[in-house]
Amino acid sequence: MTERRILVTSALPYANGHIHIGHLVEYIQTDIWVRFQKLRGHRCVYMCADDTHGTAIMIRARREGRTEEEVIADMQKAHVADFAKFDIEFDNYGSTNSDENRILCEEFWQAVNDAGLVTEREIEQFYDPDAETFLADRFVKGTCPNPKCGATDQNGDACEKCLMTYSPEDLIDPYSTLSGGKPELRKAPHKYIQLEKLHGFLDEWVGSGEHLEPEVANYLKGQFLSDELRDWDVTRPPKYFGFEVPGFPGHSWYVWFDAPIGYLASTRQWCDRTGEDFDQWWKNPDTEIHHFIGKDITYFHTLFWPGMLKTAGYNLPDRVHIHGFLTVNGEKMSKSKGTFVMASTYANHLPPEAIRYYYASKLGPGLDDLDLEAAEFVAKFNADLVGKVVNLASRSAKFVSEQSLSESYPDDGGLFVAAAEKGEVIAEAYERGNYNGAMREILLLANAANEYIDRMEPWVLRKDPEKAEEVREICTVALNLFRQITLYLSPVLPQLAKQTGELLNNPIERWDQSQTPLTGTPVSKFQHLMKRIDEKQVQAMVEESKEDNAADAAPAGDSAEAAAPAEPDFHPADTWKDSGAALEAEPMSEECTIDDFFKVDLRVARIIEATHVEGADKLLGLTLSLGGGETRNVFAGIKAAYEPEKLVGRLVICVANLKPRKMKFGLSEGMVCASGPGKSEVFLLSPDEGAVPGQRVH
RNA sequence: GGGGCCAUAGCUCAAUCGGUUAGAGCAGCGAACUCAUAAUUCGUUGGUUGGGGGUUCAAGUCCCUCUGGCCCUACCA
Repeated sequence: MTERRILVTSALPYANGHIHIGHLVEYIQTDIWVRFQKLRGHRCVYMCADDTHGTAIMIRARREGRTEEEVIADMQKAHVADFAKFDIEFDNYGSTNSDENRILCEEFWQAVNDAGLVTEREIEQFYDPDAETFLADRFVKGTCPNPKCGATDQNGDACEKCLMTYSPEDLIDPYSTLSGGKPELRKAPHKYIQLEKLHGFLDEWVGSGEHLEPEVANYLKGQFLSDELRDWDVTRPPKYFGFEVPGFPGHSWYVWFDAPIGYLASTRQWCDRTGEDFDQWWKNPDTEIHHFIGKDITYFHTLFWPGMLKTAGYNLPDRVHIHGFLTVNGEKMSKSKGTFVMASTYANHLPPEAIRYYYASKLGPGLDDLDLEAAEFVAKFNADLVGKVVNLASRSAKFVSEQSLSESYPDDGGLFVAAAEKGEVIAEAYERGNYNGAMREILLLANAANEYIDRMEPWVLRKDPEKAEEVREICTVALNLFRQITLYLSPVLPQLAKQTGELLNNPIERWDQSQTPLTGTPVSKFQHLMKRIDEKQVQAMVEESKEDNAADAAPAGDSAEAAAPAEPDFHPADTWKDSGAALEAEPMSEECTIDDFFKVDLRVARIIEATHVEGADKLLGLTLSLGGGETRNVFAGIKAAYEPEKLVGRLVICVANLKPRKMKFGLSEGMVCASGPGKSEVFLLSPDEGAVPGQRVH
């Protein structure tokens, strides 16, 4: 195998927020790939950095009364600490707000200017005089200009109510979300990169079939390359937290200009620290560049970024690995449901191995979204890793504990050799990002190993002192198969690999160790390698996330405001602003399917008789007609709220197929639908004019 | 409005270039075992591959169409 030189990056996390479990999909995915390449003996480095520039950071710093530098320094510390908790190991973790990055930005800028790609235009945009900054569309809100709509608090680009699109300048009574003040229109010059001039190159790069999954290439061809590429606005007028553009005083590069250059800047930092040659990594065609990103930033990494690299004379990405989003229980992560889980919150409750393995077992090469489901998460970890893999050591190591493995590898019926041969299939799956396939293959090996132990029954042989050597041989096989499996899993589970190395007194360092059995080494005293997890831990994590998010929801930085109860967030069209008390008193049930709903047969019914029930405090006896002579006798707990005589003749909604229930006063054959907390506060449902008894409610 | 992707067992996913009877795991059911963290092993139930049409000797796979879902865009990129 020839040694490859590979430089890998993950997208740079933004310095305005903490790492959450959605981010982790990407960093874990990348870390696994990097560990895999290193294990294979390739020269591979993993570069990342914090993305620090932009309006959001500037505003936050002001709000907190600190400098931007203080804000981003704190956040970087937090990010680095979070990643470490999950065994995500960077070769260098830098910052886009570094000298290295500024120098490289200037170099790229020179290159795009020299190539004649830069043009300048003046544009008119809203400006917030209080915040002293221009406002991107998302920082302007106002009243929808559609005369038929007029919804308030709409975003600068489109109305959520009537779906009309417009420019921020069209809004009636616009206001800045930064200061709340009224913005004014101002003109400012912007520099643009004419990407269209690189159209031919990009067609070729995207179309080559080597750098992108076909579905991504199709998307780019359909969405962008089929048309003229628009100029890219890469500078921002003051004030903006970023690097000043040479020859353009006061103006900064847009955050998306300097962010990807941060990949190089981080590499530069690493080279300066380690004495590596920067050009060997970024200007050597033999070096492979691999970017891992989420599908939301595809555009930047597949059109703009290759264009920049090409123009500046650097290596182009060999592959852009694009993943989907994380959903939790099939939905977007939700703060109110507690499924928006910060990495640090996760780490308070659950082991990093669990989420590393879970993501690995779900990730494929494509950009499908990945769903995290509590029960499946717990089951996979316990069943696959504890039950199948770790169990191999657990059921064999103690028989040879503090002895050593056999001096020569015994006959195992070809198991070790078969698993060694599987190594290439597994490696190929890792290489392609098909971790899900790799995990499946590895688990099959664990299955075979468990079968072997079952078949050999060392616990039976052990009772016969004369068969001690045989037991030792069986355990030598079992532990070798176990070691082989943990080696294959080691990119995903570095801790387990390390523990296995300690158990067998031979560290796992190279992939090819999977090809040769280990013999003669001492076996350490066995100790638990992994602890089972419980769904309760997941629930506790969700609860803590709810609390975190409730705390976050209060305005930060001002303790007086923070103490006040949070304002409910009403829909713009909601002029009634009803209290949330009822919903809070009786929270929403879990989701049901349409089939679940159809089990309940709701019908319009007419009350044809209503009587007091002798001896009942709360009940009225109702006779309901479904029409055509079909009737139901129903006892309803509505006596405190309704007088029987006033009910006769009116239409209600009843559950017509409810299993009849025997009561003290007779048989109740259904129920009538009503809302309210009870007692006198009961409100019967009735259909609108025109409904007739017997109609089903859909 | 324009564009991309997806739909396979109750759930999560496989199925090479179009090629035998569409396979695993989990869950379910039935056994065995008792070394192991209530772990393991064996057997078994479960499918009109979202609907319809077409191409082909052959379609989960290719083409058309409908339905449902996700995402990107909508004259910012």
